[in-house]
Amino acid sequence: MGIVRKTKSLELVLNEFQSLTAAISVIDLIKKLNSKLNKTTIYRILEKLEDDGIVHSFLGKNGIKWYAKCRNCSKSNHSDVHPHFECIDCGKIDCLTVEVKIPSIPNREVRSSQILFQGICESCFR
Amino acid sequence: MGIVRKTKSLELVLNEFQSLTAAISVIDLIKKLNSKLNKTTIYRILEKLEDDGIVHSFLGKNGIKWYAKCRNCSKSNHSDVHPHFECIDCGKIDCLTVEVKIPSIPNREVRSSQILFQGICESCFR
DNA sequence: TTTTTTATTGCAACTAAGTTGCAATAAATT
DNA sequence: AATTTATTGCAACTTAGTTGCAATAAAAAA
Repeated sequence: MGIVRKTKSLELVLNEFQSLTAAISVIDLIKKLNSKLNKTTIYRILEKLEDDGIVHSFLGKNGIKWYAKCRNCSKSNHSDVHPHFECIDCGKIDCLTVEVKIPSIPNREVRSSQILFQGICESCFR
Repeated sequence: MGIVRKTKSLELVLNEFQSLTAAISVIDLIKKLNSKLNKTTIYRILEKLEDDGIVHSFLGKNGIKWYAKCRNCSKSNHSDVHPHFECIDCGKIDCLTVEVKIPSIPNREVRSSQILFQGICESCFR
């Protein structure tokens, strides 16, 4: 249903994303805001922010939920269908700007995709 | 650690895969074998079969675990890094044989990938 | 074949992520 | 300032998957 009221809680969550370049797992977000917000509240705010095209979500390799800022999305058009990169060393996940060409598959219609690469990130590379 | 003993339970699980062309979620497998096997046993057998390169696992869109037969894997070489296709209509997931070209990413080393497409499958297409 | 060894199984209890219902609170509107 | 109603916190729940342990059953040894 998207954001309706500007609350203190909303601001706290938005602040976290402000200071973030990579994605963050809900688990980590809950840990960070633990003293200030209830986890239920955090889940609900994230859902609304996603509805509004402000953040997008995806699953890390072990199936837990991650969120990252959207770049060019809106309520009507969630265009963030880029791949994500999970570092097997430090655990960080970030959004990739590279395009992955989706092959056309006979007799099937692809509507969306989840693409997650695992490997060694820039910081852990050297 | 892989399969060591040929047990009745193992046979039951293998039989399920025999009669399967698509992937199956652990949840469904547990439901099917419910009267004959404990869920813990099922999880443990699947883990061993994966170690041996007989099946491979991946996560469906909602983060639950799926398994499918391997085509050309062994203990040492799990080469099943193909994409999977999840039908948003009937829920079925199967393995795709198409190749997805993984783009090279500067300063990062891609070691593996999870690729899941969602859309309409052959059976639901018409 | 019987005995011994040890991998496997079932069970119950647990963990961890995420969800739900509801009363209390606090934005926004009148 | 009063009213409306979205939001919050809490506790309790759900669901997928895991763990420890005693009982069972393959396989190996005698």
